[in-house]
Amino acid sequence: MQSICVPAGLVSSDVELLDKSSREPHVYNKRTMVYSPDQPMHSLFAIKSGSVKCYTIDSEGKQQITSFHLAGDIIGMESIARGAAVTYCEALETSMLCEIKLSRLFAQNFTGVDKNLLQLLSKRLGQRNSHYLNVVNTTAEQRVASFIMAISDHFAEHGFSRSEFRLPMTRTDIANYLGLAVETVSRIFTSLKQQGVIDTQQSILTIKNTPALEKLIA
Amino acid sequence: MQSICVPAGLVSSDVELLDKSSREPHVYNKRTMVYSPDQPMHSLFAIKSGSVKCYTIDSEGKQQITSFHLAGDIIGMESIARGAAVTYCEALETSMLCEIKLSRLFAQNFTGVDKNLLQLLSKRLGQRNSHYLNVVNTTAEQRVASFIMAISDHFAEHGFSRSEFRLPMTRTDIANYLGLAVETVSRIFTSLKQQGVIDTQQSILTIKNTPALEKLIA
DNA sequence: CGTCGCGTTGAATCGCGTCAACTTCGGTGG
DNA sequence: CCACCGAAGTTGACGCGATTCAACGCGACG
Repeated sequence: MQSICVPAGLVSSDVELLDKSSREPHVYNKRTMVYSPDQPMHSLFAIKSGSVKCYTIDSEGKQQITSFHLAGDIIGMESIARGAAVTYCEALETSMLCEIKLSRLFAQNFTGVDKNLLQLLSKRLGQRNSHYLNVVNTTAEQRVASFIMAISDHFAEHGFSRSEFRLPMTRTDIANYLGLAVETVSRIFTSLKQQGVIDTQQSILTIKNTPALEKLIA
Repeated sequence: MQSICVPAGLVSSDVELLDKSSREPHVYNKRTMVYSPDQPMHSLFAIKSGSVKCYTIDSEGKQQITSFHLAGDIIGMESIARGAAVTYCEALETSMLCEIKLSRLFAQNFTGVDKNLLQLLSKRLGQRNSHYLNVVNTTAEQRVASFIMAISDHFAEHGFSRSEFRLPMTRTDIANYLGLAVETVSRIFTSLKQQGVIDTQQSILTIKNTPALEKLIA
């Protein structure tokens, strides 16, 4: 094991800089929490030894693990965008982690765009996690409902209608993306139509009952 | 629509900087490729209008979509780490995209650590995609095999044995992570043991036939 | 020695994929 | 402008893989 908090992925020339940014390693016993959702986070953590699991808890209290991390990994990157943790992260065994203060990592000459690029990457990482959560351990109906909501949210964020828009992709593409068969996606669209939750005219999709749609996801 | 290539997620104060980094928008017709795997990439792309799908092609020639992107999104971030594209990315409809040169985004005072942080985030993004690909549209056996290989690779990268190591997480955790039932994971471990591919003694796992394991994933 | 968490194994069920037939849509050329 | 053709979407019947439910073995620990 290396004596300083140098994670994989950083070359030796950066050791010094990073080392200045990191504190002394801290010991986490098995089943102790490194961080929890919504907790303000201005650090990353380098795993010097041991291992952790990161997970979310859904509305029914069920845990869903999003990632495992072993010695050498750096965790907490998806928190950069929010400034707060998005998952639980707990030690699987007795582990040593080094806190890496982001404030020290960010040089003072760090420009606005550079910071934003990091924000974007961090945000994207969070979205990827969400999409993963949407596909693992969910029914076909939940996946489709989640997908519709995600598209709806995107359009809303960009000033378009949240409830009526054109789906630019084919059913085949949607199915492929969600890990389902085309036939299943088609069946669910018709089922949602029959339930009065949505309506479709070719590629135009209308959300007719948003609460019902949200209820399907929860 | 906005007249310049400003994606969502960047505040107005950064518009100027980003604008300098981006070229004139370029039109991509439906079904035309924005970029392909292994193609050298030193740019991101901002979607000004339209939409794209990003996907990989597996060894059997089957497409697997990893993401959709609509107007306002920035694509190509997972390529930063490799310097080359990792997916195909094609227009779903007639779309306008702006190329954003990374060299212009990176200020000259961009420090080594800052760059490495981006590399890390980009790499993590790629890993998340891989994990997603491993879970979507794969059998339980493939997921478990992939998981074992991923852990094996990690230990190898960190100077430990590639073929014998301790799994720090429980079967329950593995199952949860892979979107399977514990019983299924257990059954697959015993099946792999009977096939002589692996061996287990409590949490110690030994890979006895690496080619066979790799074959399961392909 | 008893308990509890974890792992394994068996049997039954069910959700979703597969296969196949049919309809609708969009593009193209006569 | 309409006929045609292929791609995309829909619907039904059937089978399989993975989950669910249940029972049992095993090691860790008080």
